[in-house]
Formats: sequence, C-alpha cells, structure tokens
Amino acid sequence: MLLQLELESNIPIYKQIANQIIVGIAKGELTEGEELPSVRQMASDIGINMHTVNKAYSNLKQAGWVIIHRKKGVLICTSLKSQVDNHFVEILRDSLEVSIAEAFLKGVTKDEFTKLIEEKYAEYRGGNSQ
Amino acid sequence: MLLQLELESNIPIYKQIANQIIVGIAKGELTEGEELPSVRQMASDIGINMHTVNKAYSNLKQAGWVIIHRKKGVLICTSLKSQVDNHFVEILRDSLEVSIAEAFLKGVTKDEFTKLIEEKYAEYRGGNSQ
Amino acid sequence: MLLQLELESNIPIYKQIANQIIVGIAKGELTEGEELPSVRQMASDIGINMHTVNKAYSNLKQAGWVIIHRKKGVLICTSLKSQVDNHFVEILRDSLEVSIAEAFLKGVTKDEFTKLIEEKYAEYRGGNSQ
Amino acid sequence: MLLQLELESNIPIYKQIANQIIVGIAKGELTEGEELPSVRQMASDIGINMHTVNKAYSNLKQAGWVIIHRKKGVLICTSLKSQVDNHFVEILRDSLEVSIAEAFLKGVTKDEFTKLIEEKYAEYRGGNSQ
DNA sequence: GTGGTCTAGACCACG
DNA sequence: GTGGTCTAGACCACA
Repeated sequence: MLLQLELESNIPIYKQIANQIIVGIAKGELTEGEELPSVRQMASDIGINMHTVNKAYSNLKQAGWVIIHRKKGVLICTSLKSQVDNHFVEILRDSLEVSIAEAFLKGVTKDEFTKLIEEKYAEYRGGNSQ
Repeated sequence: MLLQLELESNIPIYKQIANQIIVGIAKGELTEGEELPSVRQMASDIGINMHTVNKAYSNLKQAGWVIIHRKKGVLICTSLKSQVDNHFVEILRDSLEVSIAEAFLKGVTKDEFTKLIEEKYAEYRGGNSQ
Repeated sequence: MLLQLELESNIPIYKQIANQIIVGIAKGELTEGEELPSVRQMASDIGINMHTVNKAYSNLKQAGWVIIHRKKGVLICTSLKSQVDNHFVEILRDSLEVSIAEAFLKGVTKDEFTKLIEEKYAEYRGGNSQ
Repeated sequence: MLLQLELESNIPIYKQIANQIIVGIAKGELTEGEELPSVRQMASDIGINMHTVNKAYSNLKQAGWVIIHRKKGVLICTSLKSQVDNHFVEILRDSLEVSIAEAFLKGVTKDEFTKLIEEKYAEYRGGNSQ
C-alpha cells in the first residue's frame, strides 16, 4: 500500500491519505485487522507533518474504517459495513448530485456513467470477497 | 428557482450557490438565456454578502455556465457544452473514486448505485430536451 | 460598414465601437472625410444607449480619428498619421508585452507571430493606399 | 523580480501583477518551481491589500501559470504550456487587431512592427531555454 | 441600476 | 505561518 500524495491538489493532504486508505480497503489491498504504519512512521515516510497523518487517522476512526488500539496501533476495520441505512444513500445521492448534473450537461451519457461505476465495482469486488 | 443554502455546511456558500445553479440547469429549471438575479438582489434575497454571490457567478462564468451580458446581466448559457473530452471523464472518474469505494464498503450494491444514477439522469432528461 | 457588437464580451461596448471604426479606417472601408451616422442614428441602429455611442465618438475624437463638425456631423480624419513619434512605439511595445509573452510561453513561434502581423498589414494595405 | 505597479493606471492592479509575473516567466526571471511571496508578504511589500494579490494569484493559478503547493506556497509552473491550439492563435489575432490597425495608421511600418516582435522574442528566448 | 475593483478586518482549515 | 472564505463598505466604469 503506497500512498500517492499530490501536494498541489486542492484536496487537503489529510483527506488524500484517508481517501486512499478507504479505496485501499475497497480494493482489498488493506484487509481486516491489518496494521497501518504509526503516525510518526507514515509522516516521516511521506515527508509531511505528524499532525496531518494524525488528522487522517482520526477521521478514519471517526468514520469507523479503523480502530485505534493502544498496543497494536491503527488497525483496519471493515466489519461495520452492515449499517446500510437509507440515510447513507441519501447522503451519497446529495454528494453526487452536482457531479451527475455536470456530467449530464457535458454530454456524458448515462451508459458511459454507469459503465464507469461498474468498472470501479469490478475493481473492488475483484480484490474483496463481497 | 429557489436556493437552499446551508450556512453551517463545510461547503463554501459560493460553491453551494454555483452547484445549485448547475443542478438547476440540468433539471431544466434554468434554461438557455434565462436571467439570474443581480448579485445584489440575490445577496439580499438570501441574506448574505454581495461578494459571495459575485464569486459564485464569477466561477460559473469562468466555467462557461453563464455569461455576463452587458445589457441583460447574468444569463444562463447551456450551449457549447458538448465538448465531451476524455479529460473530463478522467476527472469525473477520480472525483467519484472515494464515493464509490465508500458506497461499496457500506454495502450499497452496484445495482442500487446505477439505479441512483439512472434516476438522476431521468430527472434531468425530463426537464431538458437533451 | 457594419458594426458587430458582442454584448457578452468583457470589452465595453463603446470601446468595441471605437475599435471597429479604427479597424475600418485601416481596412480602407472608412475613408478621409466620410461621415459616420449620428449618435442617435447609430444608437437606434444597433439598439444601444445613445450615451454609449457618444462615448465612443468622444474617444475617437480625443484620439484624433474623427473630427466632430457642427453641421456635417462626425467625419473620419486620417490625416494625423504623421505623428510617428517614438512615444507611440513605446506605448505599443508596452501594450503588446503581455500578449507576446503569453504567445511565446504557449508555444507560438516567432514566425507564426510575425506571419500574423504580416497578414493584417496586407489586409490593411490592400484597402488603403499607404 | 521587482514589481512595478501604476496604481493610477486604468489596468486593475491585480492584472498588472499577473501580467508582470507572466512576463517574468517569459523573460526567465521566474523559473519552474520558483516560489512567489505569500499574498500577505507581497501585499505588504507593495503596499496594497492582501485580497488584490490573492486575486492575481488565483487568476494565475486558474490559467495554469502557478500552482498552489500545500507545503511550499505559490510556485511558478511553466510546464504543460505547449498546447498550441489554433484557438489560442485566434484569440491572439483578435486581441491584436486594433493594436495593429492603430500602428498601421500611425505610420509604423510592418518591418518596425515585426522588429519589435523579434526583439521581445529574443529577450524571452535569451533567458529561457525554449 | 449593473458588474468590477479595491480596501479592511475577521475567522477558519491546513500543515 | 499559509491560503480560503466571508463580511462590510466604498468607488468606478458602464449602459
């Protein structure tokens, strides 16, 4: 699992880290119980501030993607997926609204769009046994 | 066209405005050549500062969604959008990556996801003659 | 001499009018002593405010491209061209500086650039006996 | 790199800043990756408001002349500029039309004009390895 | 009246 | 410390 940060992106670094870890879980590159590098370790690895890594981990913990164990460190936690509430779908729908609108207006067809979704799902299902 | 802003959101107000206008165009609520309220008008309507609205309009103008007409003010501009370059699809793919990963992990099935897309496309195509 | 205004341009209308008249003179479409439509006439012709046309004419007069005659109206005046002072070349150089820099950086070659100049000069010399 | 602003000019300050930075890049005074002063720094240096500098930087970022690096601040970005599309040449042609017409009418010869271009190109190529 | 620009002061997220 | 955002009040060019 190698993080690829874009320091010139408008996405904050801490969020890039968190995002890539989530995608890593989906792809199956990070599995249940797997240990993430310590805050210090990752910070020095990728040459950024400790606070930034810490914020990424805190967010991931808050969202339930990792648990922070006093002794074992930061562990991947994928077992919370059973909370498929409608609430999440609503949030998802809202968060995608503008992207879909823009895609529609730019001339991206529905089929192109769904094909994109399917490709990602295939990518994720390939690595994970869902 | 009524704007619904969340002043407490972590999404900047100017972006909420721009987003809702884009969605409004997609839904067909805002049509080619339609006139938007002046920056001062909209600002006073929704109780925010003029410059915030101005920033939203400037961004929309920059992205080609509106034009500034010297006699009529700010007008919706939907033409010339069919520049479906692969570049845009790439950006779209990247911007959706995390959302799709999260949805996948939360247990949202591919069919549920594509159904969501189809609903939005139906909503947009319904109001617009694309 | 037909004016083509772009109401959506970021160039003020009065300046578009003045610019097109100057180009018209250079192309030979407007010749020494030729009469321009009255302020009222042009304003109603192109559907804009009288003040706007008035401002265009005033600017042209100020720059010496027209003279405003009490009885004959607004007349083209090309005879002032003998003031080829270095001052003008300096102003020209400054006004072009950014355009040339951008063109250079965008990869426009010197030959492409000078070819563009030559084409325009040919266009102007063709209609005018300079 | 010293900025020379004319606060009395009809050219907005933020545009003067942006223009001089572009010219600075062309001249080779500003090179790839070079760091620009922070908005507050430059603002206090030249005695203007922070937001004016910010607008200049934002425009430059939008146009791709600089990037905002999350650790290093605002950096000059000269790569990826060789997108010599015909579109740009068209815009250039239009933006020069009036200047060329005026120069022609003022008696500036084609050779004088192209000499001016060549001088600028030499100035730019001298500092930059294009 | 419009949008465009500038100033000033403030808070926040980020690193 | 940085850039990003928001507010507030002002002047100007334009139409």
